[in-house]
Amino acid sequence: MSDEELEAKAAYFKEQDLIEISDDETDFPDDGYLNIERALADIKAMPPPRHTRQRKGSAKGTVPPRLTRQTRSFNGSTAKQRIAGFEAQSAKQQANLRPNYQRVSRSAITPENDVASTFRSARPTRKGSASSPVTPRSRKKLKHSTSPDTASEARTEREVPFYMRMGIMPRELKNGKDVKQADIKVEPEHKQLLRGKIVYFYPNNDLSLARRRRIHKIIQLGAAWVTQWKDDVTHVMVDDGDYTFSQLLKHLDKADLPRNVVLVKFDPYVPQCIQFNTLLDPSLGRFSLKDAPKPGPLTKAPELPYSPTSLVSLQMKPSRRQLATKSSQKTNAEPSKEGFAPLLVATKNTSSPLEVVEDSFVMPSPDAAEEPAGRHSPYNDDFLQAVKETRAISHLPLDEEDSGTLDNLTVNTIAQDSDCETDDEYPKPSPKRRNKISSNSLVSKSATPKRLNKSVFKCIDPGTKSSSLNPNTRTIQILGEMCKYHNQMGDQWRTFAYRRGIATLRKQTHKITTAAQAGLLPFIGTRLAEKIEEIALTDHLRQLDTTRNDPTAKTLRRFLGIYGVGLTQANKWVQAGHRTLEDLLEKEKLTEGQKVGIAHYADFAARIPRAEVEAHGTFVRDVLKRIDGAYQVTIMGSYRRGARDSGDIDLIISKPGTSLSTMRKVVFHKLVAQLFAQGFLKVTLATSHRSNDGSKWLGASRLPGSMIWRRLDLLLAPEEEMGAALIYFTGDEVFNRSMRLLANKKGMRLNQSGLYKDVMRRKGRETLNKGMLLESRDEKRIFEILGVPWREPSERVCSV
DNA sequence: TACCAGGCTTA
DNA sequence: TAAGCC
DNA sequence: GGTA
Ligand SMILES: O=c1ccn([C@H]2C[C@H](O)[C@@H](COP(=O)(O)OP(=O)(O)OP(=O)(O)O)O2)c(=O)[nH]1
Ligand SMILES: [Mg+2]
Repeated sequence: MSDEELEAKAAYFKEQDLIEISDDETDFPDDGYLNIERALADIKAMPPPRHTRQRKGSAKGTVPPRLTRQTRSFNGSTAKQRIAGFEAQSAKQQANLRPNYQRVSRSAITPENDVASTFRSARPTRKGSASSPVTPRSRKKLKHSTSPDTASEARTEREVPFYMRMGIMPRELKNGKDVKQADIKVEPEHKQLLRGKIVYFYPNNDLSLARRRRIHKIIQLGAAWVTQWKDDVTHVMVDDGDYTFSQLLKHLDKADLPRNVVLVKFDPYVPQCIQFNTLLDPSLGRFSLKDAPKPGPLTKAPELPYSPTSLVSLQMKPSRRQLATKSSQKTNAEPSKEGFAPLLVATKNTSSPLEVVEDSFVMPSPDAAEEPAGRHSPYNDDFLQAVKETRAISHLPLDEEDSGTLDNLTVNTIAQDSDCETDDEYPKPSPKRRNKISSNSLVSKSATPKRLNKSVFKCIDPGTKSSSLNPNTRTIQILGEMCKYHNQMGDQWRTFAYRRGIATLRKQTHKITTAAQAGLLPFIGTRLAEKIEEIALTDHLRQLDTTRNDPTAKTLRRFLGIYGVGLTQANKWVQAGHRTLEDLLEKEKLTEGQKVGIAHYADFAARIPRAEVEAHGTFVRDVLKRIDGAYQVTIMGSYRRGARDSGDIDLIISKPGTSLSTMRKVVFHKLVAQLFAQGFLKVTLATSHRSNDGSKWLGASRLPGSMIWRRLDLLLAPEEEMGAALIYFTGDEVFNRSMRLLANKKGMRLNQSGLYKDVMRRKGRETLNKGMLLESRDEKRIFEILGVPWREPSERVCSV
């Protein structure tokens, strides 16, 4: 690429910075609705005959767990990965509002759940001027007492919709033609975040598709759109980009904006409101225009004095908070990377069963996903396109025919990734021997069509270049940060996608500089491709820069660090104005776990040196042996992967030839009691109280002489399930998910107790049939059956 | 438009 | 059942 | 966010 071209591109990005309003829209939250994943956790319960418990909103039954997600918003960060989706967030609250019996219709652009209200009502006026103290409860009643969707719909039909009464109709989305009649689907009342609002857009037209969409969106949310200034305008929404307050005033020919008018950038304001299902405080910095003196009050707002300064303070909230913040334990457990363990890694590596089972899976040559031509002529789109097509045709289907549908990533993550991570927890990767056994024969029929696509397995080859040599290091690094950010945001799937994209980028041997080039790679779509190009050219990603300066981030992160606090709760608290742990103690009702989490915030956030992890393990082991010498205690988790420090202590406890229930008695009762008596155990955070099948104990422990409480996890594993338990408890999390996905694709199911076959899943979702046990005792065999080359624990570090 | 792991405890 | 956690 |  010539310098000129580079410059041009760079200039382009700069320009975009200013102008961009256009199709950043791809991000708009209404473009994706997620389904709750594990909404119904207990799969064990007998699978009901039919529709009783589908998890997706396929039909009747449960609430359609569908809600918006969004691209950017707060930042936050915790040591642990929180994959639990934010998706669930809203669906929940609605459950409280009313049981689910609404029908599930599906709209491409509107949230299905009437989630908003709880949030919405919970937040408004809190502070000083409690003008209209509508309690959440009362408001809830007010709004929902009668109203299934149908009610509001019916009414809408009878009456002229608000947006038509008070505003004008935007053009049709599609071709920009005038809309004839109310064909905009307005949300049910209870979901109308912008209900009754009158919005003025700037720029003041609906010419651009992007803006048109926004206008439609606010109408759907219950607002009306006007193009003529009126005194009853409540909101002015500005395109993102660098429109300034003064420009706006000039446009309006006004000296100032009425104090009661809310001025925000549509994005991120509206998307975030949707995300959190509530009207956010528009005065927050990220919603304001560059030179705006102050934003307006929210909604009907209490009469706060409206000087710019007061707004500022409103945003900062009481100073009290700041003080408190200071005193609060900071404890930013900078999670040190799981680092090189002093190769205590006992992996005695057995290695070597030379039974080199030659099998069809072992695809010799990596044929390396060589990036096609890429750099040859970066600008020849036709060429690139051709390459892509060629690939699509030849490379992929190769010999497959079905390919058993194993996807590259899975195999990659599981089988290969190691190289990049290996150094992470394991000093010296021992030369391992890979061998495997074809598993197909084990799974009956359909599920796994005989042979899996070889091309898929070629990716198994760990031949990837060392990460340091990768020419895309910078890109990977930045995307990695984005990935981390999304993960913290609880955006599970985006995180997933980033990981995949990054993984393929890692394998490239040449630098990827253009979007076209990047787009050819598997798991890199347009959006990632654009980001890659931007990074390559500017060495920065605007989105990340933006995202990083979010002031709310710290608080959110602080709250997320509390054991027992997830995104839903953290967001509520942040939004309620809490800033410190003390705030929470004073003002919020906490669960038992959360209380402990706050009381020992610093303790739990601190990393645990490997030696101490070992000491905890030893302590438990000693006490247990005294009870019954046949018990075995194995330290798992990051420790087993060789980490130099850990976030907690994970122990598997087992006794050969002993049933779970017996072990439970001994361990959960005798052992735990004794450990408590000795002052080693400090608290129980979670354990099975219900008789049947509990195998975990979660709590905290403290070594004699130490003051620091540590998170301790005990897992009981019957001897016959040790293999599966080892895999599970060794992790890491990403590795586990990959393994399980792989199993799934092969018609099997992998969990902490075994690998099963012939699993029936209902319409590609919930497990209907638990399947038949294939293997559970032998860790290695499980790998083999799955066709995954053995990986030492230290090689299972997959997180980015 | 569905899928992206699977399962358990708490409230 | 939602939320959180492993 | 990407893929089927
Ligand atoms: O969502 C999860 C979380 C954890 N695990 C498994 C893998 C993990 O290795 C093990 C122990 O969990 P823990 O949270 O202790 O993670 P870790 O790998 O031990 O890391 P850390 O050092 O933070 O404890 O449980 C999962 O399968 N899924
Ligand atoms: Mg651990």
